[in-house]
This record gives sequence, C-alpha cells and structure tokens, in this order.
Amino acid sequence: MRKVVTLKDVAQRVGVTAAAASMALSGNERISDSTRSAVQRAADELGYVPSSAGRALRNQRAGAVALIVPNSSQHVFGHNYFMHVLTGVSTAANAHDAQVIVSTNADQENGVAAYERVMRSRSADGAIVTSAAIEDRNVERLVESGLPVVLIGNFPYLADAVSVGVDDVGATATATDHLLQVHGRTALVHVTGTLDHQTGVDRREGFLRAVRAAGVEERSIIVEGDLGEESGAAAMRQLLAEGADFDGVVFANDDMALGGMRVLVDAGRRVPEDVSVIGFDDFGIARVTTPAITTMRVPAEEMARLATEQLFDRIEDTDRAPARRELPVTLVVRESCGCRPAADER
Amino acid sequence: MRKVVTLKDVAQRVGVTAAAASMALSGNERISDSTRSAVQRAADELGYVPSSAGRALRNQRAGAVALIVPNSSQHVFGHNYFMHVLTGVSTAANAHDAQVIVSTNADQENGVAAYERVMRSRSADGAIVTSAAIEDRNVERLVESGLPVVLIGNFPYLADAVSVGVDDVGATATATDHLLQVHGRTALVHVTGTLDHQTGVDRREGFLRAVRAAGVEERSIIVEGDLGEESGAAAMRQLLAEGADFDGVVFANDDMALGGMRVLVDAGRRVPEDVSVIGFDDFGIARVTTPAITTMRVPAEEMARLATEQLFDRIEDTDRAPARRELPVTLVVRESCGCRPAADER
DNA sequence: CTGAAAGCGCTTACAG
DNA sequence: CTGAAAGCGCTTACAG
Repeated sequence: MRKVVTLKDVAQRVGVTAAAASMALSGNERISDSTRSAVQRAADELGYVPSSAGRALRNQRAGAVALIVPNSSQHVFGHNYFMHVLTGVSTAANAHDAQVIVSTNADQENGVAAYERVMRSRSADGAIVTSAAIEDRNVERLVESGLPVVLIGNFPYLADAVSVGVDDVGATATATDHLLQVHGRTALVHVTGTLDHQTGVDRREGFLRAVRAAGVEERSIIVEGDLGEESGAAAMRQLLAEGADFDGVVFANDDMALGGMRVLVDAGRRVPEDVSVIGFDDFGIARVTTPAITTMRVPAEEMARLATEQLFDRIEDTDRAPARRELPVTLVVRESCGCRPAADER
Repeated sequence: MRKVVTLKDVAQRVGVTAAAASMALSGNERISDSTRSAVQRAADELGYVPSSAGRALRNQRAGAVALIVPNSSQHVFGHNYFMHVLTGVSTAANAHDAQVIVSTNADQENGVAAYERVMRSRSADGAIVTSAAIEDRNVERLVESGLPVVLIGNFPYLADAVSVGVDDVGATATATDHLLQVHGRTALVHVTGTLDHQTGVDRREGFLRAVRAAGVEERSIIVEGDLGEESGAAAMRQLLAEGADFDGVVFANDDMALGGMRVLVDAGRRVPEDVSVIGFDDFGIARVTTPAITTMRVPAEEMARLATEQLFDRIEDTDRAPARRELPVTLVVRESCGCRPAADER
C-alpha cells in the first residue's frame, strides 16, 4: 500500500503547522488567503484525504449511519424492499457526506442488540431499523438506550420512538374497497401477512374495516399467510378444497398474490374474470406476473430517505421530540383486479 | 445520549491504568488473573465497548470493508443481484468482525474514484467492486492505486486485479447446447446483454461458440439487448416483424427472457412448444414467471463471499499475488425450454 | 516484571 | 493576531 498522506505532510510542504493547515483547509478566516491557497494546492498535489479515524476521534462523531436489517424481516420482506430502503438511506446519507454501514445479520441471537454495540463503539452515529417483529424487544431496548434511532414501520406501542411508515389500515381498506366498489365483488377473502409484524395486523384490520362498512362481513373469509409466495398458494388450495365461495381476494402482499393466482388459474378459476385479485407493496414482482397484479404501492425508498433525514436531525440535536411521519400509499391499477384486459398494456 | 464509557472509566473503577485495562481485556499474559477478571467485570458492569475510532487510529486499520456499486451496473444488474452480493459480503465480513460500508452512489461523475477517497480516508480497509463497465477507467485506477481491491466479474484486460467471477462463455455455450441437443432446436436467436460490460461480450461469445460447433451458425441470429425486460421484448418484436425464422432463444438474462416471452406469447407463439427459451442469472424472477424460465444460475452470493475472503487476505498480506477465482454456473431446468409441462411443478 | 509515555491524525481552545 | 499544546481513545514499545 502506498504511503498515507497526513495533514502533517501537507503542512510541512508549505512550512506551516498541522493546526494551521487544518484551519486553512476548512477555510478558517484567520489564515491568510495566500497560505490558504498554498495549503490547498499542497493537499491536492499530495492527494491528501483526511483520516476518518482522526476526525471521528477528535469530533466525537463517526460520520456514518447504520442500516439494520433484522434477519427475520429480511426473509419476510424480500430483496426488493431492502434495495429500495438502501437506496433511500444512501441518498440521504450522501447529502450529509456520511457513510452507510449495513448489517443484514442482526438476528435472534445477536439481536438488534448487536447493533447497540456498533453504536456504542461509535462506528455509526445513529441507526435506521427496518420493520422488526412486534415481539422484538431489541428494538425497544435500542430506542430506550437513548441512542439516535429511527424506525421504518409502525410501532404503536413505542410512543417514544421516531418512526416513518405508512397507514396500512387505511391502505388495505382502500384496496378492499376497490374490489367492493369498482368491481362489485361481494365475497372477499383476505390472506394476511405474518401476524407477528405490525404490518400484518394492520392490513387485516383494514380489510375488516372495509368489509364491515360495506356490510359484507358475513361473507368474508380471513386466512393466515406468511407473506411467502407458497403461503398464498396454500391459502387458495385450502379454500378451493373446502368449496369456499368467493369472488375476490385481498392479499397482504404481492408475493402471496402471485402464488395464489397460480393455484386459482390451475384450478380453472379465471383471474380477474371469476376472481378479482389485489396485492400490496409493489416492490417489483407485481408488474411482471401474468396477469400483472393490481396493488398498493408502498413508497419504500421515500420512507427510507425521510427516515434518514430524521435520523440526521436527531444526531445533530439529541433533544428533538419523538415524531411520527406517515407517507401515502397509492393504488396501482393493473390487470388482476379486472380493470384492464390482460394482453394489453403492462 | 448517555455518557460514553471509555477504557479509562473501566480502569479507574478497578484502580489500574488504561494501558493495563487494555491489556487485561485483550487477555495479555502479563496481567494477573485476578486483575484480569476484575477489569472484565468492570467492563461488563459499565457496558464498555471499545471506541472504533480510537482503535482505528491506533491500529491503522478501520475494521471495515466497502462494497462499491457503480450506478450504471445497479440499473443493469438489478436489485436481486445486489442483495445476493450484499449477503455474501456481510457473511464474510461478519466472520472477520468487520463492518460493511455500502455505496450505491458511485456514478459517472464521482466515479469509483469517489471510493478511492473513502479508502484513502481509511474508512474502509479495502473494497469489493461489482461488475463495472469495461470502459470504466476508475476500476483500473483503483486497482493500480495499490489499495486492496477485489473485483467481482471478469476483467481480462486487468492482469493485476484480484477477481472472482464465472465462465460466462462456457455457461452460455452450455445454455445454447441445451436448446440444440436436448430440444433439437436448430434456428437460434441470441439476445445479448449490454456489450459495454464484459459479461455481455462473453455471453455472446459463448452462444457463437456453441452454434458454430453444432454447425447451425448460418441459421443463427444475434440481436443486441441491454438486459432490461423491455429490450428483450423489443428484440422479439423486431424479429417477428421481419418474419424471422427461429425455434429457440438464448437470452443473456432472465429479465429479457421475460419480456421476450410475453411478446412471443401475445403474438401467438407458444413457449416452449413453438419456441424454446432459456435465460441467465436466476437471481429471482425466473422462478416466478409463467412459464417459469429455464436458466443458468450464477452463484452471486458465493462469489461475493469468496471475493470478500480474498479481500481480507490482501488486507492482511498486501504482497499477495493477484489471483482469479472462477465459480461454476449451473443449468436450472424449468418450463420455458420445454423440459417440463407448464402446469406442473414449480 | 510493571508503570506510564508516546503517538496514531485531527481540530479547537488556550497561551502568548 | 498567531503559534503550538492539548486531548479525543486506544495499544504498543519503552523506561525503569
């Protein structure tokens, strides 16, 4: 490895002290213009780059934020979700000249607690935690530790947390209403997400709210799923075997919608003619299936960007009051609900 | 934020110097057992976590590796690819107790050069660079700078680079042979990837090699694509419009295969009955389409894991000779080639 | 054997 | 106004 250039090297070349060179590079007024430009030139010529460790130690600030991805939710939410989140976090971090440290390995054993270590070691000045399980006490501990943390998702039981999320209840009600009102469906099924994640609970709640309001609760069926493609398939298989009567399905995500649609089609039920299907998330897969899935788009990247901005706010001002931001979820109309013929536009 | 616990705090509580406490915690022989355990206990009680900045400055080692994702290739290779890579890098970094810094923002302007800054600032001890464009001089510069770097992909023109990749030529020849030998196809199309990435050039080469060996080069057609779903569709539209005669298509990736299949099906060509289709990558989408896409599986996570191991080798021993590792690509048989009926197993 | 200084690279608060 | 010390937290090499 080539020799490392330090501030001292730059200073020596110009004939000033390292302290002066530091001030010169930061544009401090007390350094004369001529010295300032001489130092700048020397730094450029030598290819000086400030040591992050030296800075971090002196400034008591790492210049990095951490993105924590609990293993459980990695499997639950899928690849596309995390790339959206990562992109959002990076965008905001970039704007603040900060590095992004990623841990995809926070699991049960190590827990998010492993990340408390990272933050207490001051590798990162704060952390973004993506949707962890309701029962995950690590999140609570992390929040209570007083370290700067922003959560992505909904945490009704964590009043002190800073979080960014969407209104899953309202959005699922909208999805359900779409099948009810626009497509005149009256016998709906809801396949839930994992009910140990708030998102699963809330989406179920939204479905219930909508079918109640429409007075079709009696004919509605709820089946528990786990967000995996196969669990959507299993739910449909079960209902078909039972001879259940339904003309629409609200899946808690697109992956399950895909699995479910396949079973329906293989069983001779046409989608959307016989059964209207709507998904949730729009993280990538929904556009790509046949028929393409009508879904509720969750603005994951934007949530992450906003969460990271909030995190920087807390890092700069630790006393900020907890806050909750909610972003809109939008209905994306495709083919599986019946709005458009399947061969058409994609 | 709570008060930060330093080594000095631990030492004071036990009544030794910080130096002694440091040695005690590292299990140094010269500290007596009784002191050692007293220090350990004090550290536990106080919740001491070593400062990464202090360590980094003293040890001249950041304890972190960087994963660089040139913007161009982010669009080109897709989300799933990067999550596989990220998982592989994390696994290896974890085993070495190192952090993973991710940059998804290395683009044309900032270039991978932006990352030379990161490494010269010693935020990271080395970097993994995922498949950059052939023309990307930044990669070359980074390699030549002497900083520890491992590339994922193929870089025939960078003899001094450490890299991990797959044999794209051989794998594409295998894919092509599958349509030729197993399915008896004789009039093949190849839709290429982006030809400014080595991968695109190599896969085209593999196709050519196979059709030549089979003596069907005359009937073969090559169309340039860009790895995007739409470009696969465009390629098929063009051929259909020209009234081209073909019974099999080797796509340079699964996304294009999906786009292409749709156009074929919409035009009344049955896949696989009339046209055998094979893709490449198997990063997620191929399993999910209808029909599911037969493809060549690239072991992205394993490549990344291996690359990161190699990186740690270089970080620990800067003089190591450049090396090239190649991982096997495997044929994953699904429906689009004609091996299995579409309704069946998935 | 053990105590404590020195120094990694930086920047700010202090002394002159 | 300007020079240079002090100190962030750590660990190793040195002095005793």
